Formats: sequence, structure tokens, C-alpha cells
Amino acid sequence: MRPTVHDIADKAGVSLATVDRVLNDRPGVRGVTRARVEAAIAALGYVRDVAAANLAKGRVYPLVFILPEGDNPFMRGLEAQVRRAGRHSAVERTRLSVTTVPAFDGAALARAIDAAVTENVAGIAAVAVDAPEVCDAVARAREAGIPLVTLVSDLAGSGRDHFVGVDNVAAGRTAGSLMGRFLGTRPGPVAVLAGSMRLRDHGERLEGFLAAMAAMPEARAVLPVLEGQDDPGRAFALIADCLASVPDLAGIYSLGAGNRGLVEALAARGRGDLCVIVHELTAETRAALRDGTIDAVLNQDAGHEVRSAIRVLRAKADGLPVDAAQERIRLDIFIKDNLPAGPDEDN
Amino acid sequence: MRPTVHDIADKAGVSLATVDRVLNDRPGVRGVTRARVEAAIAALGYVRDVAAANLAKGRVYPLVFILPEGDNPFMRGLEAQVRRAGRHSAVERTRLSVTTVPAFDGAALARAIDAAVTENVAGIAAVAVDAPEVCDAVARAREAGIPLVTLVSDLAGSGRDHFVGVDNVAAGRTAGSLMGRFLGTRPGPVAVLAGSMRLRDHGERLEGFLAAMAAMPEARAVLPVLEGQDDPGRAFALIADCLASVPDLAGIYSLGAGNRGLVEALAARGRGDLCVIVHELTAETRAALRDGTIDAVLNQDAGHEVRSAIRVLRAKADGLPVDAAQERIRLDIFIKDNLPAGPDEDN
DNA sequence: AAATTTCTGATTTACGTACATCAAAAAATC
DNA sequence: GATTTTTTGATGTACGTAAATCAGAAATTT
Repeated sequence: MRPTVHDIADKAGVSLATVDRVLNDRPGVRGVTRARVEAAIAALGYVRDVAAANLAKGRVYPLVFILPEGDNPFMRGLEAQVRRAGRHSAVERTRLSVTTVPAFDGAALARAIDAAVTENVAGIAAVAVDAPEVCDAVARAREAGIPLVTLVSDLAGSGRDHFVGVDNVAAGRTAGSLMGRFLGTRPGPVAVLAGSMRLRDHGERLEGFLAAMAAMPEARAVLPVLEGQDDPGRAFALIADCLASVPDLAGIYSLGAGNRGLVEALAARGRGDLCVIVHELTAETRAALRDGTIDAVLNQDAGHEVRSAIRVLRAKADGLPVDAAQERIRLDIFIKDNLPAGPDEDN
Repeated sequence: MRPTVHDIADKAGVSLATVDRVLNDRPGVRGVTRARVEAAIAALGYVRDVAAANLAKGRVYPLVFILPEGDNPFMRGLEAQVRRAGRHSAVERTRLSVTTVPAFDGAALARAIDAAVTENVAGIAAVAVDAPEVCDAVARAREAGIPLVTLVSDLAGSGRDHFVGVDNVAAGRTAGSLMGRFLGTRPGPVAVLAGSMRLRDHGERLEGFLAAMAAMPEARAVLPVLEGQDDPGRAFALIADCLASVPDLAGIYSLGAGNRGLVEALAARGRGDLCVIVHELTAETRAALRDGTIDAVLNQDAGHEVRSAIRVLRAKADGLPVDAAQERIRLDIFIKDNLPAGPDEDN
């Protein structure tokens, strides 16, 4: 049987109340006594029964997820996963809520963080926009003692407690490497479609992609980045224009959202043996992968990310250590052949 | 606040004892009363506080993992993950133990399952060998009411409660598809190195690989399967021999273990632009991927599998539903560029 | 109608921890 | 040595559920 507080009290020859004072850092314990209790704790290998502790505390953990607004399917999938986790999380004494803010808007994000801090939530998970006012808001959350993790897109040099997301430089490198291998010796330049360079994840992916392309045995030109603001309409226009003006185009790497527009532009033109690699598995990209319009999808599992963010925030709130290995978010590579069965994010 | 048993009792106009009888399927409740209580439960949206329930029950869940013996690095990684999970799982009232049995030995596996059943454990996770005596043992576990999941390799037509592992046919298809794309128009046959066709996962991978190769635009011969019994020594001999006798060999797909031998044979020969795809990320395959000896590694994350097996077994033991989407084990594709930082299984 | 069986209620203890109160003991100060 | 302060003990309640006991009510059978 696991040792309990009673066992510690017996072993250390003190009362339950004293053990409690030591365990919960309450005042009124002499140094020698404290040492004796701590020795007993160590000797018995005592670990607090968190379930019982939470029960006794009656504590709940209100966590806030701050996500960008709009019809970005990945973000909506993320939101769905938060709601989904919320349904199952009554059990774990966690209360989840979602706040949406305009995309690419640092000031709005900063306000949302401040609002959460004011509400005195137990933790915040936010898709970061790389802006100074956001950094300041994160610093304020930190001062208030509220754990904050960045989600999907990180924030440089901020005091965030943890980043939940994939290594985006590696993701870009992977895209470049696959693009190079799939194209082989076929000539022609490749195009890159991004959302906005103000998103750190997009910048990092681009960096990795360019590095991998440069490292390939055959030199290949990369056209200037097209910024589609993660909007399907703009993406359609940019890609349609690019397809028309660059007849020998060999490949397209779409590192942001708005892929519905990309797929439509490719369909309109008829597929001319183009190597297409995109990010995030959505209904559109799934269908396009299946019918051969897209060659590979790099994906981050929204469900994993949400669950990881919850675990990390709870651990931070309780002052417990985080298991880095378990919380590392993997980059999934999907090709036609390893596409999982069902719909991915919703269910 | 969440509703409690007391709220149900009030709402239904019955006593706490009756609510308890309904909730825990104890006898001594009239049909009408039971219905009234169930209506109250539904109306209030009551969900049992598992933490409090487990605390009250004082229940622990002894789970057994049955793994093959030997120096198969993937299996040893799996074992390490079980021990690792065991350390962190004191918290969750789970007690994990590992039993090892000779590899490929159905009778030994069956005996181990029977032994676990005799010990009356709360759940069993076993790497299955496809043999009739194993099926019988699984049936006996089922009769005894002990949940059993197959791990990594499934068991056809057995009554196992769940399979924790990747879709191996899809894994084989993915390997074939990547092999085809990476080779492009380069001529030459490909070789397949397996462990044993008595392992269902190996058979399924081969099936998928052959299907994908057949579906490729350029026809390519696949040499007869080499069976290395997951042993590095045999693998070395088989591959060295193959390299010598098939000078125009284009690629190798290793779908089992023993890859240390494969890597050594390739190193001895010097790399002649061969496309090599293997399964399972280990210290050896990681190093070989990094230095270019191997082109891609298909991996199943041992940590995820262990944690999933534990969740599923506990859910089954408690008679709770399993969240299929969360428990789906993904096939990871690793190339040089998305190799995760640290050592993978141990840490 | 009496006897029996089947339900139901009321109450209690327990799980392991948190937290509060009050008294008693020990230590420090004067 | 008396007083104050600090430390410790003893005890109780609470969290939400499980499980047991025993008495009483209701239904069923005789």
C-alpha cells in the first residue's frame, strides 16, 4: 500500500497537523522538526494522492483558450477539440472556455489575455501573434502567477511557460526535403504560399523550407513568397495568377491556411504533374490528398495539442514538473497511403 | 457546481442508499423507483466523480504487459515505457508489471495470459502471436471478465477488447508508396526483409507494401521475402548475400526488427544509392537515418501505445466507453529532417 | 388477515487529504 | 522565574462516493 500522511506522522513521531504544515508549506514548524518530517517523507517515498487532495480542496481549474476568429479550418478544428475535451473533462475538475479574437491582431490578443488575468483563471493557452503588446500581456500574466502556454505559434523571448506545437523549422525542412525528393530531376521553380510573415510559425516554416531546398543536390529556384492572409479567396487569386505566369512551375508549398483556394485554383487549371505539399489536414486537404491534387500534408494533431496544453497548464498550476518527452508534439506526415480513416478533428 | 448523489436523491425523492443501489447496479430496487432515479440522473446530467469513487473504493488496477523477450530494441523500448509509466502512475491507482515470454512462442504467451488470469489482474496487454492456443487463452481471459488488449501485433478473430497499434496494412502501403516515389524512374528490384510471417503485423505490412508497389506507375520487381527472425545476425547475412547477388538492387524495405544487422551490412558494402525504408526508430535506425544510410523510418510511438493501452484497460475495467479517436495510434514517418531531438524511447 | 418477501430509508464508516480551531507544550525573551 | 512567543498536538469537518447495517414500509404470497 502507498504510504499516507498518517504513516509519515507515525514515522516522524509528530502529529498529523505538523505533517500537514510541512507538506503545504504552512508556518509554525521548527527547522529540526521540519527536517525530521521531510526525512520520513523521503524514506517512505510518499507521494501526495492528487485525487484525494483535489477532492478535499474542491478546487476547479478554469482554463482559457484564446484562438483567432475566422473560417480557418485548422483553428475551428482546434476549437472543436477544446469543446470536446471540455465535455470529457468534468471528471478532471477542469473547466474549459474558448475566447476568439481577430486574427493577426496583437492588440486584441493582448486585451484577451489581460481579461483572462483579471478573471483570475488557472491557466491560459493562446495562439500567439508575434507583437510587443502581446509580450507585455504575457509578462503581466506571469506576474499575476497565471501559467500561460503558447499554442501552435510561439512568441519569441516572452516569458511563456511552455510552447505547445510542432517544431516549425523542422516542418519546413521536411516539406523542402520531400519536395526535393518527389520532384527528383524534374526542372522548374517552386512557389510558396504563406498566410502572414507576422506569424512566427509561418516564418519558421519558410526558413526551414528554404534551407532544405538549398541543401538539395539539384539547384531549384524558389519564387518570392505569396502572402494570402490565410484567406481562401486571396489564395485562389495568387495561385491562379502564379500558375498562369509561371508555366514551368514544378511545385507549390503552402505553409499556412486558405488551402481551399489553392485546391480550387489547381482544380480549375487541371493538374499538370505539380508537386503540392500543404499544412494541416482538413476536409479540403484530405479530399485533395485522396484524389491526387495534393502529394503530402504535414499536420499537427489538434486533439493532441489541446490535451497537451491542458496537462501542462494543470501541472504548472499545481507546481508540478512537466514531462517534456510526453508533451512533444509530433509533426505528422500524411500521404495518400497513411491517411487515417475517419474525419480527423471533428468527432 | 456539479450535481452529486445527494442532488439525485433529493430530485428523485429517494434516499442516498437507493441512489447508490441504482448507480452501482445493486439489487433491491423496484423498477419504477429505478426509473425515477435514472430520470433524475439524466435530468441533472450527473456524472460520477471518478476520483472520489476510486478513493472510496480504495481500488487499485494491477495491469500486466506481456512482451517478447530478447534484444529487439523496439520491444525493450516498449518495456522501458511501461516502467516509466509505472513510476508516474502511482497517482492514478494503477500498478503495472511486465512479463516477458520467448518471442514467436504461442504456447508460452498463452501460459503467461493464463497466469495473469489466475492472479486476477485488472487488465492484460499482450504483443500477440497469431496462434490458436493464444486465441484460446484470450477467450479464457474474456470469460473471466478480464479485459485484454493486443499490443503492436493483433490477433485475428479473437475476442480481444481492443487493438493498440498502427494500421499495419497502411504502414506497408506507405512504405511502398514512399519507396516508389523516392526511386522515381531508377530501375532495379527491391528486397523485403521481415522477421517472421507468423507475426500478423509483419504479414500485414508486406501485404500493403506489395499492393502499393503494384499500383506504382513504373513496374518494379519485388524479390522473395527474406525472413530474418528479427535477429541482427541473420539479417546481416541475408542482406549481405542479397547485396552481393543482386547488383542492380534499388531498394530495401525492412518491415521487422534486427535492423542493426541491416545497417551493418549496408555499411560494409558502402552505400550505392539504395533507397532504404525501415520500421521503428531506435538508436541504430536513428543514427542511420541521420547519416543517410536509411531514407525513411516508419515508427509507432511506444510511449503513446503504452499510455493508450493503460487508458483503454482502465476504461474497460470500469465499464466505461473508449474514445476511439483519441486511442488511434498514428504511423509516424521520419526522414532526416523531422527527426525529433532527444533519444526517443528511453528517458 | 397473517406471514413472508421484497424494497426503501436513515445512518454510519471509510478513503486520503486540506484546513481550521483550541489547547498544551516548548522555547525564547525579559 | 515569570511572561511572551513560537511550535506542536489533538480533534473535527469537509470533499464525493462506496459499502454496510438495520429498521421500517410496501408489496407479495399464503
